[in-house]
Amino acid sequence: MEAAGRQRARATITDVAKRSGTSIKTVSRVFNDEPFVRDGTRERVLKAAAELDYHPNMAARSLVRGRSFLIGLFYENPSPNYVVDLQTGALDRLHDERFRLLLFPCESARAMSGKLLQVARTSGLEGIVLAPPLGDDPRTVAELREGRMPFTRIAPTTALDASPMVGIDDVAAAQAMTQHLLSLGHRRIAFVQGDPGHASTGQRLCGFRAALAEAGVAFEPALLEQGMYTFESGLAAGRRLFAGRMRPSAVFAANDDMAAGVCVAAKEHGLDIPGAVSVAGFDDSLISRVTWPQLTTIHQPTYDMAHAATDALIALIDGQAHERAIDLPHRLLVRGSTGLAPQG
Amino acid sequence: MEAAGRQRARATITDVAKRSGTSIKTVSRVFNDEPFVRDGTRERVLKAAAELDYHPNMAARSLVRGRSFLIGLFYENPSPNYVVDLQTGALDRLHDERFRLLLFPCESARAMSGKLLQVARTSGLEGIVLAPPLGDDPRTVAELREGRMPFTRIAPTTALDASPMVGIDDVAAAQAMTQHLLSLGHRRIAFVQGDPGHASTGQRLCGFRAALAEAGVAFEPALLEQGMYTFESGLAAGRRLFAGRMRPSAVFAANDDMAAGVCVAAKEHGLDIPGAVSVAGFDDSLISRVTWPQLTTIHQPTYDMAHAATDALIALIDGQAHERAIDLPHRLLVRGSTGLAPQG
DNA sequence: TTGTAGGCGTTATCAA
DNA sequence: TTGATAACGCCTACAA
Repeated sequence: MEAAGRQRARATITDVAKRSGTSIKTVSRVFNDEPFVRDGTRERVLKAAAELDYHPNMAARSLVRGRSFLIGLFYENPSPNYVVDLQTGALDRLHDERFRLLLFPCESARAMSGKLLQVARTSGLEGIVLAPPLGDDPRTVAELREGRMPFTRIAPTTALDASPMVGIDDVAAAQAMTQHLLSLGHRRIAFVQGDPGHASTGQRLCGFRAALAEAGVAFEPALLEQGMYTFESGLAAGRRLFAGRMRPSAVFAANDDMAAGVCVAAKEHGLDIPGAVSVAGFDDSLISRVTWPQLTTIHQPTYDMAHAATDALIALIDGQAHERAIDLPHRLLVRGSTGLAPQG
Repeated sequence: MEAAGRQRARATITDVAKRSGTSIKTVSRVFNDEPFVRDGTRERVLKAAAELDYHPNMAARSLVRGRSFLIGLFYENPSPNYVVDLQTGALDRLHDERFRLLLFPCESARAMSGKLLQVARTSGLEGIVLAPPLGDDPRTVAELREGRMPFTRIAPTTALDASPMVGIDDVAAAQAMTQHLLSLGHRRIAFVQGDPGHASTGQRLCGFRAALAEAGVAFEPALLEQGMYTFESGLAAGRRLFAGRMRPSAVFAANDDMAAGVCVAAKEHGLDIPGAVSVAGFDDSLISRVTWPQLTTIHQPTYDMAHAATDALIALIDGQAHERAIDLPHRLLVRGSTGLAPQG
């Protein structure tokens, strides 16, 4: 294929000034919505700019203002649905804003630990949104604080005053789900934990146990399975559970992807849902509507959390007042995958 | 919360020059891996830079080089799984590259038509990757060409020589899937189309019909359903199909999300899969492994396509040689959702 | 209400 | 092998 034709040089502010018979300062005023420009002048400038197809040069603007207008979204998450919600929330907040969003998918919080500030500096970021579990890495948090890099966190559970944060009450949410299962008569309830690297894993287990304790139901270690927040890990956990001697009448998986895996495992064992076994998830991601029956789950406002975290970050960068901690509501969604306990 | 503490000013190339007892040009040489720097000098510069925590200012660099090192990924896609594959492919190609990726999720190709170049200019993009269906909008393509904006396209079907492209043979893939269903004895096969705004919609239908014709099976308009590539639209289409008088023995949905919807509709009607009805999808996205049984589908190398498209774009920007069209292989994945036709 | 001069942090030129 | 100096395009003083 032929080499790319050279683009003709972009018009600069000087070109616009010449063509409109004004000075570059006036053009600058127009493009920055400054006052003190006569309407007629403004129009002439705009006309010239349009004719020249002029667009302000971001690099020059950044350089002179000493700002990059770049913010970074760091995440380490195996679930595409979650990730896209996150991105959309952040992007929507930026819409028609002066900031740009750069994505930083991370292999693991551990691998990133101690390097995040470096990466941010190299990219010239002005601020950072940390999605779980990155917001819980102590080294990352300390580093960003010391480096005076503005950042906000989504659903952190540690060093809560280190930065503005937005989250939901994972403990209460998991507790509510467990209460729902208990209210259906279930007593033998298995719990599939998420990735141990995520703080939500501990929080949700905590809520689960709290509800059991409250109901006077003993916690059964044999019904606690380790997952990784992925569909495959949920499938594996489900297989272990249904093959074990102590078969649960209900399984609460700490996210929807794992719950979907548990559902498949149940089908493999010929277990009807919810007739033979109830399955509950967490997140209300797309996947929860795809299984059959659809999953009873907790609606987690991922989009809103990302939106709010981005909002807080911009306020932080601008030195404006903002809330230190925002708690968003969750919601129990009862759908078809949970039902009365058998012989209950 | 207290206002953000002022960050101490970033070290500049001048600071590093002073501290290392050299000139800014020498520092520049070191940071650009230019030759003709004595090893000792290089080390002194690097040491000073490390002590000062110096990072080159991207804005200044961009300004003087007249380049932004920004490329944009434009997509309009309802499926998070697809989108994340796309992003990951592009991002991975950029890894340790000098380019940055900016995301542009679009409401619709139509809404974007005629504005895309404008957006690209405003953002200072050096090049663009167009994901389907944006690469098939004639106005967008014409505009980018006229504006001499480098771009590559993923799976375009029109103006194939307008830009480098990478795709799969959608027609052949759909044909292969249809042949698979025919070989199982199915004759009453329904087809759920995707969003009419996507060219793949027509391509896949074409492959479907070609296979029918080849097998001497008449195409039945009553078994053609309109979807939108979303789970919900597949669910609705499935409901219509299973409620109609002409119930299909197999349903081929043009993507996995819709196929998953068809599966749910089948379950609602008490239809066993694949005993009573076979369901096939397209994409091999995560969702195809979540349904029960798992979906027979076409593996589409979305990640690789995005990777290759980004690769070609960079070559294009750099004025290097590159392939004009890359065709990636697809693969038929037979899983549990398709089986022998009933009473076949 | 408008314009002039200076500098932001780099890289490129060209001389040393 | 190195370094002084001039851009790059824009914004912020400061004048007019």
